[in-house]
Amino acid sequence: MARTPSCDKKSGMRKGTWTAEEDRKLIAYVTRYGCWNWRQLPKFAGLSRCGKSCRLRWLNYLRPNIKRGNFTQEEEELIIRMHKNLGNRWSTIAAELPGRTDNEVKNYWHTSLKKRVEHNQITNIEETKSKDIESTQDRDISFLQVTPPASSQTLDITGPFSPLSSSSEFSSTDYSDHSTTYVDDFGFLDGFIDYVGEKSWDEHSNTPTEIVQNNTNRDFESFLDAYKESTIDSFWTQPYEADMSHVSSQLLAPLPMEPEYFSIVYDDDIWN
DNA sequence: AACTGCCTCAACCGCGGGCTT
DNA sequence: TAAGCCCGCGGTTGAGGCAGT
Repeated sequence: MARTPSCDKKSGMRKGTWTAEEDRKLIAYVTRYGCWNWRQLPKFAGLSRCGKSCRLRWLNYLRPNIKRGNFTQEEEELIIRMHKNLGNRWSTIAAELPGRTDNEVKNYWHTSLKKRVEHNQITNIEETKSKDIESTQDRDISFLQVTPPASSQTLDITGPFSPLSSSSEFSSTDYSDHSTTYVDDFGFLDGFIDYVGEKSWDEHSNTPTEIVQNNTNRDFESFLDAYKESTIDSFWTQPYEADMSHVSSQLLAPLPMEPEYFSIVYDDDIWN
């Protein structure tokens, strides 16, 4: 499934499957500093990857609130409906599916939904043909029959702008189920917490150090919730402190610029 | 057990658009 | 206006999984 790790000899950049160690580094850096510049990020995060690769890995796999696992029927219907109206605009479609990435939606379309839709279309054409034949045969009495609704499709292919099925209606679908699996295979997060743990955080501000230590459950969601709560008003708006002595040099390289010259992108949606 | 072929999906690639200089 | 940089998007690839023979 994953590609064999390889290395671009020209640039010295690693390619292929990401290792747990690389994931840890990327998570640690992005949660701490945000993605202020994907191109520069790998250099400071200690990663031998191109910025594009880091961005992709973060957005499609490591970012909080990624919803993994099977697509629900509602999600499937929404994808089909939106694809019918928008075509291959995967990022737009994915935007209507909380926790889903464009890559995931695209893959799911190509591997599953596309075939199903094509099969449905063929079935519908055949059904229409057979109905035409029947109606031709019964033409002499057709004027006496009540015409049933034309739609015999299983799936409701209503436009997204239809008042009956606006995208906002789907947005209001209850995705707050906390049993949702966000990121499976996150066993390494414990390692991540240990890794960035006690001495990695600023002890003078209300930072994740205390949260991690107090968080006995150590699950990703509660970590992020606590993290958000404690950092939303302080950390992300707080000027970067030059004292990096408590931070593992392996984990974070000193930032090359003054804090006012880089802006941390804080996407509130990530936490909701 | 060994082989084959299809399926899945993480990751790569190239392009276009927006922004800055 | 042109050039360069960066980001985001959509198309494509290919290794590993898995079912069938």
